[in-house]
Amino acid sequence: MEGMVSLEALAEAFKSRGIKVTEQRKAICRELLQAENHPSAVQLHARLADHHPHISLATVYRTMRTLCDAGIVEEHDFGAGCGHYELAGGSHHDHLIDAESGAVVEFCDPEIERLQEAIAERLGYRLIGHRLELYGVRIDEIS
Amino acid sequence: MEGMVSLEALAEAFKSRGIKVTEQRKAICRELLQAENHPSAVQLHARLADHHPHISLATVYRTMRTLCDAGIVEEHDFGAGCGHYELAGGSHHDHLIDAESGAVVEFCDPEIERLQEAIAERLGYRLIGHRLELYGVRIDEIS
DNA sequence: ATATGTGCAAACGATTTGCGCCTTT
DNA sequence: AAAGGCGCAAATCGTTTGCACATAT
Repeated sequence: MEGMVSLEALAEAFKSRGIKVTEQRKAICRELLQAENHPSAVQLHARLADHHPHISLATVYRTMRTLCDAGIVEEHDFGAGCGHYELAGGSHHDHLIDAESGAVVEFCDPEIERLQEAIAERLGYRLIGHRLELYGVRIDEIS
Repeated sequence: MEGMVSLEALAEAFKSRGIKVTEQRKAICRELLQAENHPSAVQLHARLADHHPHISLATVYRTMRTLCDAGIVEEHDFGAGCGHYELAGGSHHDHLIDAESGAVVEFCDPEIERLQEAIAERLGYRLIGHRLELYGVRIDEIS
């Protein structure tokens, strides 16, 4: 269901936008591709450390910035004080954050999307973006 | 329609929670009461400078933290890199941010609130909070 | 060859904190 | 008098940037 599942596809996206395909960028993308969650720059840098101890944190930040600008990566905040990244190109979705574990669940609800546009219009605006985060606690099925 | 419109009411809220009523806190609250928007700590500190040049930025930050913890103030992010504050106690609402001017419009839509709870429940969570921000551009009525 | 990217360390902006003094309770 | 708050400067944290060298095109 995701748009870019391979390094090759990403490399193509890079070239088509004049972004050089370097070793560090490939390594960072590999990490993003296999990430189960939405890592921060620091987390990314730490995970990279195993196989690529020479990649600097500055490069991770610069790459995230470059790829966000190119629309290849999306940045989220989650109120954790630092940015969290994920490969874009997947289908649009919002996030529900488990208030206890910090786990992030993705979801998409067409009705809520429609409502948002309606609300913006009612206020005299054309919607160009939005941020929706739900914070919740698991309903213990066995309690 | 707001819950706390007077300094006196705020002072009472302070006392009931064991928060001392100091000059600086009163000055900060006065500023929040008459603010038309959601000021950041730095903005608040700047506005305070006229009549209270001795109030330090650290005190503004400490006060915001204390009052947020006490539920008297709410903090918002808006992706501007720094926190923005407003007195709580008013009715719940979300924000639409004018992407061009940065102006913030408050709104509340019961239907969207209901939908959020339904979505959380569907995912196995009980909703304890949320953040909804719409970003839009004004629809020029004369275009 | 040229433009771009990278590592390092220093710079940054927002926010927090240690400490000695001051004010509310 | 005791507890808590304040101002100041220094510290911290996430992120950015200047510079000299390295690499992709």
